Amino acid sequence: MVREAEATSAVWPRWTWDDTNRWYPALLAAGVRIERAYDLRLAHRILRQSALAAWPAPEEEPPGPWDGMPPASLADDAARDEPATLFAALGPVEMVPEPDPVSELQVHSAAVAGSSAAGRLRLLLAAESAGALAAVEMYRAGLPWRADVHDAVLTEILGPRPRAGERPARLEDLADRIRDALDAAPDLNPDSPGDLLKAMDLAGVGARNLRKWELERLDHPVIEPLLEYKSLYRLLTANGWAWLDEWVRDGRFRSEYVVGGVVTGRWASSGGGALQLPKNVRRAVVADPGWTFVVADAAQLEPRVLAGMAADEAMAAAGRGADGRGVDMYAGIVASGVVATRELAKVGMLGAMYGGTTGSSGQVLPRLAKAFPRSLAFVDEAAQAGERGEVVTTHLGRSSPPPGATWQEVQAGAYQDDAGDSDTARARSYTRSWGRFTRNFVVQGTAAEWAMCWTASIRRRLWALGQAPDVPDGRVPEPFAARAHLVLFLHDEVVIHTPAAMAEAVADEVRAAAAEAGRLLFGDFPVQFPLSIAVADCYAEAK
DNA sequence: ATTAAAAGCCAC
DNA sequence: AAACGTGGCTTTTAAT
Repeated sequence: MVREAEATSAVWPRWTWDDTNRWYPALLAAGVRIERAYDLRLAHRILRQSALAAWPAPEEEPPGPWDGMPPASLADDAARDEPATLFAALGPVEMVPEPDPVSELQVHSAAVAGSSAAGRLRLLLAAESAGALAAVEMYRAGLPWRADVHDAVLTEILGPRPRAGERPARLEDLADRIRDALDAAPDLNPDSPGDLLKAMDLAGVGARNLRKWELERLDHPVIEPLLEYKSLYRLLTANGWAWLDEWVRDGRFRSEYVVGGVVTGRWASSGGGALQLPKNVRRAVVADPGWTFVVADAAQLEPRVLAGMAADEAMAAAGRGADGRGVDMYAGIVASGVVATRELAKVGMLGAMYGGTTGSSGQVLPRLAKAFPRSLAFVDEAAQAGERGEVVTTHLGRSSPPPGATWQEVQAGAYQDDAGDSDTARARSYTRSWGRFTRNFVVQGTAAEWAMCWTASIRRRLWALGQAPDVPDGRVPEPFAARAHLVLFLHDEVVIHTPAAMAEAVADEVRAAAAEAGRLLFGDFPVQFPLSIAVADCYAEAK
């Protein structure tokens, strides 16, 4: 039925369901790809929280089955049924009504229709739902992963794979050098922070902790082998052979994306750490024979998004360049004489968006504030709202959570009659910290919205490109077997696995999608979103 | 014995 | 440049 409707409708249906993760995998497995969907679970979370939505008051609409509903797991079909069994075993629980999708959709429609920003909310909900489709599709396709290349990388850096419970040769050598430099016992275990710190103290190294940037400042023979050890140890434990065994099957790495999993609306991932693949293992990401990758990332996405939200003509112009095409925004800031170097422009803008006040970032802030008063005022207002305990909202309408109970208690504590200096200092610190959060929330959250619109547009355009005439290998599953498809999404970057002959066409669509996302969020406002795009058979070569 | 927290580093 | 935003994940160590 779904296949039929998708194939024959003049206008694509918007399939509405409780959870994309629950329904879409089976459709894909049957070779059916969906153009449009509406994910009630995701939409509920946005609307319930949004300051822009006309959501019913809590007394009319008490928390129900849609609140806190977790997404179905893509990895484990059986796990879906377990929570209910578990609750039953624990004894009587509060009765919650069964979720009714039809009445829930009606509540959503009213909440959007009654909003003064209905268009933006509709866009946000559509983009979030399209993101959910893309996330399930990426899980199905998987990220092409050459286990043999990964193993070669590990062997090159760590030495051959050791027997279980043993250190690789390179790590064992470094452990010996660390013990020598500290004049420590031969059984000192560098993996034990407590023992190591004690031995370092005895040797007079003078380290307060084992953080990399802390160690880098010290001058002692142990520092060099220790930093090297930590670096290799990290590779071994986070992305070593055990990771390979657990997460790579049949030439694909599959990690679940958790759409809206971050408070700002960014995606999170679950299993294998897809959003933190270190640079050195990206060599294992190799396209299938006859296929290649198109790797695209949005240049200086967050400051551009800020320029759009704040309607800051000057900042938008700094990212536009003389011929009207996008240029490096930090270079543009230097060219307009605001600061001396690109590095200063970058740390200054990051500081403005993250709430940094110290060092060179803090020093250039006044100059940026003078050159781009609208953008700087915009993030400052978001910070001040947060410090007052208020909620802030992204461009399309995702609102920040209100500060929690601890925050309230700490603030109240500072106003007690017997409040001491430490109470007020603590309250001030909490206040500032929440202000940094809301300051960043509006920018990071709106950047996530741009990225979802971009991704949604990309997946639609890739499908419209159709099938490649002949594709040599059969390792890509249906319905993508002969089609360009998304395989990785990293906040402001996408990787597309495509039949090699289509790569240029794909790159054009990805650029067009970025322009479309900019228009969807900011209309005619002249902020541009240039991409850096590379076509390469290996992800590591695409930078 | 199991769970939670802390420390640390990776990504954006 | 400095240690300021959002996370996931692994290991060690402390707590229950």
